[in-house]
Amino acid sequence: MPRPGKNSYSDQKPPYSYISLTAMAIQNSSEKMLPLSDIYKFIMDRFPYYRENTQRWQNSLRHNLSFNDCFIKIPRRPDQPGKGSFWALHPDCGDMFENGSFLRRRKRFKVLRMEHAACKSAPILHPYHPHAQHNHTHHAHPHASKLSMGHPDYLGSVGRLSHFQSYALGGGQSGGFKHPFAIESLIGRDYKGVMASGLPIASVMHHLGYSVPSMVNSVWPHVGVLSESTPVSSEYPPFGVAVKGLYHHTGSSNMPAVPVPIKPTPTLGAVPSLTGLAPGTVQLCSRLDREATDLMEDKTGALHPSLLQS
DNA sequence: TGGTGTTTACTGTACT
DNA sequence: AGTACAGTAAACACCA
Repeated sequence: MPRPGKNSYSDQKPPYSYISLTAMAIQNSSEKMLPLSDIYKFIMDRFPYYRENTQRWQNSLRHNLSFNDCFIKIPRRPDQPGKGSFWALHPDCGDMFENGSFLRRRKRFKVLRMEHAACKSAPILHPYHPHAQHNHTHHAHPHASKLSMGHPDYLGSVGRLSHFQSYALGGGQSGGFKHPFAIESLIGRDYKGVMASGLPIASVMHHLGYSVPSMVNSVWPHVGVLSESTPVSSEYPPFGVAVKGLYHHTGSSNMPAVPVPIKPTPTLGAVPSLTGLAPGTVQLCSRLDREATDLMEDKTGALHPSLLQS
């Protein structure tokens, strides 16, 4: 992939996919979520290329938001009138980018949605699931990846957006973010501190109108606090991706992979509870926080100076 | 009515 | 060559 000159993004297409661009925009926001219009605005502000043909790329971007499970829709609070919902990054989407390339992901991030009745034999419990409190078993379905949302086999059998949805990971992303080329490598770097405070997921919770006690880490004690011993490389591949281990879990390594998509369902609504915060939720939001700063600081020399405007 | 969101279909490209 | 992903177009529904 050609590396554009440092000042070459003015009018040519940036070397980022729509997914990357959208993730940047979301992560650059203080609340880690943005309405569609603000995502448009972020992209147009920073990449002049996208100030033209808006119909085309905005349609593509909307397609990506809906199609890719790495983006989750967060409904507006009643006191925040406006068009459309907020969009945020899925807690466990941090593993999808190919090494050094933000034009192409390593793999598509998918969230498994299983019909409640169809997964009784191997329940994957969604924290908002009405029956979740009755069953504390969190087993990934052996065929979880095959049953991931959008997979023809799955669509053919149970359909999409059922009223009782459970979630599990497809793509073997359980347990956190082990890859240095994660999406947060694009937009975040040092997550310590932020993680300890439980932000910014707390801001999301606050946005939704819930009180956010400072107990996120006590609820999820295994949620990683960036280890001091985490190896950090000083090498950077093209496009400003820091080659380094981001962190590892300090607690149990066999925690269940139960992401917490906030994608609402018609019956369950989109009401997350604090206990519904999966480890990845805190991890991702926290880790993404600082990397946005990294991005804007252009420490790698790969980003256009216009990115510094934020 | 326009913006938003979902879905399907298709093409091009990169990877295995 | 087959597969997966990205990009684009388009149709349609919903809603402020």
